[in-house]
Amino acid sequence: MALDQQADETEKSTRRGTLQDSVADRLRAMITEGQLQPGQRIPEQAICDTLGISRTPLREALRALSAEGLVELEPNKGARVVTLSETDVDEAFEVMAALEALAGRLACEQISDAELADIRASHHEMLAHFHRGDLQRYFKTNQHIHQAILAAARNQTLVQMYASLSARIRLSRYHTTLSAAQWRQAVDEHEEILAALEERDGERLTRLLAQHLLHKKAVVKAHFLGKGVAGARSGGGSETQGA
Amino acid sequence: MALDQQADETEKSTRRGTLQDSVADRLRAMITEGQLQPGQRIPEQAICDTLGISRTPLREALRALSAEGLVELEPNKGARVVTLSETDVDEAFEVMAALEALAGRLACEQISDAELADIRASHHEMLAHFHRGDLQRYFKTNQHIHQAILAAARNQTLVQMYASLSARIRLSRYHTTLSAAQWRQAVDEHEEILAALEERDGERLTRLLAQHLLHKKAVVKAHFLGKGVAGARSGGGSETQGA
DNA sequence: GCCCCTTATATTGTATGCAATGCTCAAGTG
DNA sequence: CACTTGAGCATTGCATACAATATAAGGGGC
Repeated sequence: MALDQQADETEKSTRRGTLQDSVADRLRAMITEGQLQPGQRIPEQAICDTLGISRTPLREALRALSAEGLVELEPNKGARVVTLSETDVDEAFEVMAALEALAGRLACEQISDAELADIRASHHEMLAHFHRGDLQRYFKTNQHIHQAILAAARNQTLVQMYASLSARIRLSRYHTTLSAAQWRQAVDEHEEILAALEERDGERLTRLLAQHLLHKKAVVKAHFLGKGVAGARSGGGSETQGA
Repeated sequence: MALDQQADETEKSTRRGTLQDSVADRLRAMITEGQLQPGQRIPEQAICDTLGISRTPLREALRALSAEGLVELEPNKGARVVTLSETDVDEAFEVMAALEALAGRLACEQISDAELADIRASHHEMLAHFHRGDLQRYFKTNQHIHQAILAAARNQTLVQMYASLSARIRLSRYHTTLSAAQWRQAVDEHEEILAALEERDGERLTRLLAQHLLHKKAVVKAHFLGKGVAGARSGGGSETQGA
């Protein structure tokens, strides 16, 4: 069963060659998609059987994911998907806000007309999704815009750090609800963001992006608490997520 | 053969047990201390023989270091210590400045009197080292102060990110020269930083820390270019700060 | 009946062996 | 003489085997 799953990700999996990387990608996907839930243990042998590989590459992949902050590796107890505490989410958002603010400032200095045009286009696309109420596509386009701003900052290190944090947040799978008011506000903020970017007003954009992310944090946290996340750090809770 | 260096770090190396971690620590040290120079290849077998271990834990350690950005892992060519381009250093410093600025703002909101007292004490200690011309201790105390500010921000994620970048920078081994004027300026800046912190003036501290780090960048880069690093990635960007 | 200790099992950590890929160098051909 | 091409060697990638540790269960003592 499920031995021929490399069909869909042929690019990433086979091109890179190194198996461990493809396994890492695979696990990343499984985690962010929710196939592996936060707090869940990752028994090596079981995963190996599933993927049809040996333990060696899996273990190396796990170590990489650990460094990325997606899994926790306890010495003789094995790996488990990281469970984000409320504090963790707060922290991550605070840092992300700072990073995105920096990105905004740099982008204002460096962005090309072509890039700006692309962002403008994406913005209107996003508006369309908003008016149609297509949440999923909205999120996707939204993410594209933010990525574009990051890219325009011409700082690979920044992009990398942001991506890492973003992935960590994403594993809480927040992309679900969004009240009409919240959505509306997010769109308004994006309107301002675009304006600031077009005027190359770095200071204003910095402020807007930081604020935008703080609002996003509020939304995520609300959803988060509603779902009942393992509260504090220790938390004994095996969270039988029946759903 | 310098095999007994674990004297000072006995805790981390042996207590944790898991060998891979101790190997990772070991390699980290070897890299930051300059025993393994940037660009140098890391042949697995040789290192294994040196450390008296097998390839498996070494490989897992290498994968971890790769995720931290200290080594580069090319598919069938093995590992080598990362060589920072001028661009890389610029990027890292830009991000670090943003992170430290954030830390300053948060620290102003959260720092305890005890922590502030510690920083104040360290500050004067640092001044003493400055007046004695003890560069090494100066750097160490300096670093302690910045760490303390980071810690006072109450954001583990932030600390972690900063540490990662800091390690990456450190591998260029910049702790060497520092002109009298540069040193004097750094001390002056620290004086202001402490003042802002004592007044819990987050906005000012943010500005000061960002500026402080930009100056540090200038120093590092100067030393860097003097030593002849692997050429820049892209064309030379216009210099931002002259000091 | 409850608790502690012992033992058995499962899982992780480490070592070794084999296969595959890249590199070096030398020989042959234009 | 320069260039290509092939074989041999070295190194990495993956799989398997063994050792150590944690977890769980069962029996004995109190």
